[in-house]
Amino acid sequence: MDVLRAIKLLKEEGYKYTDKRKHMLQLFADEKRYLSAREVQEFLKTNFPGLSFDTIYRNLSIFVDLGILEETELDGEKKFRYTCPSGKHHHHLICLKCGKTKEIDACPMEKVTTDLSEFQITGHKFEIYGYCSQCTA
Amino acid sequence: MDVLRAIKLLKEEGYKYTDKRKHMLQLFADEKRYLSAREVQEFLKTNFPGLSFDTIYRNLSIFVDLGILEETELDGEKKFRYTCPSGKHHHHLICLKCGKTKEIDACPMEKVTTDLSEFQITGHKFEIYGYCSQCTA
DNA sequence: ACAATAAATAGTAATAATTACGATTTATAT
DNA sequence: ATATAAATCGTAATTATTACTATTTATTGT
Repeated sequence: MDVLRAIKLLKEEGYKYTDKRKHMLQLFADEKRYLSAREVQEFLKTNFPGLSFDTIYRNLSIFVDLGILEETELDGEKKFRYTCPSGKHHHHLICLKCGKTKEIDACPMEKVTTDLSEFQITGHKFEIYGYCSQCTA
Repeated sequence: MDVLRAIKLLKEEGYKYTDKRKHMLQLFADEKRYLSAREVQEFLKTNFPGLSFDTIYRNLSIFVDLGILEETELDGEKKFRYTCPSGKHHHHLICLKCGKTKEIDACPMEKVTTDLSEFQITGHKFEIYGYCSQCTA
């Protein structure tokens, strides 16, 4: 996923291409790590001092729907990052301080031998947590 | 973990054995599934109409510290369940509606081949989500 | 059993993340 | 350039969680 493709997706789905959306997309493309709504506000407040959370959350939600962003929840907070370029299903090793990630190759679902048939499965989550070298230094 | 052992642990660590704690422990022992703070309040409100969230959360936190309860976070909400009797490290298949669980045998950490050395690992989470037979019927 | 004491609790307020809403502004198509 | 529907702002509402103070209560030693 790159910014040009994200813009294309937005327009194809009938969403307007606004300055705020442009900057949000660029921010995630630049940072390539999990960010909270508050962090988005902080990054963009020099350009958009009055940027409201309504706008931030609505756009984050649209970006997730379009597959532009991936979402997770860390410590009770929603976090978002640019979808990894590989495109295929994957999981993450995540720095709890800065949101930096590393892709984990295998998906544990393939190895599960437990009988899951009693449940109608809708999804799963596998994340490894820690602190990256910058954040422990 | 059974209620008697939980009570023993509480006393050993210098906590008082109160009626509210007794009922909370019994509730989790009976239900054997993930419950939210609000659900705890609802279950106990006939016996304790004025039971405050301060009390509920403080006790939940103590129980987690003592290993009596396990904690997770689903959809932005903290959920708690009685620690599984097996005692060893495990993961869960979880019903998103009622909190019922099934233990998953394998831990995916054993199979990870990705190099994790760039991070100082502190933990991981593996959960499978779905709806149990009662909740889909 | 009784009194002393330190912890637990109720009632309520504060905090924090997220969602919602009416009025206004703006991107886009014509 | 204009019409129009979507996007945004400013702010309020909502929800889960945590915090605070006065009061109550479980425990301990006598």
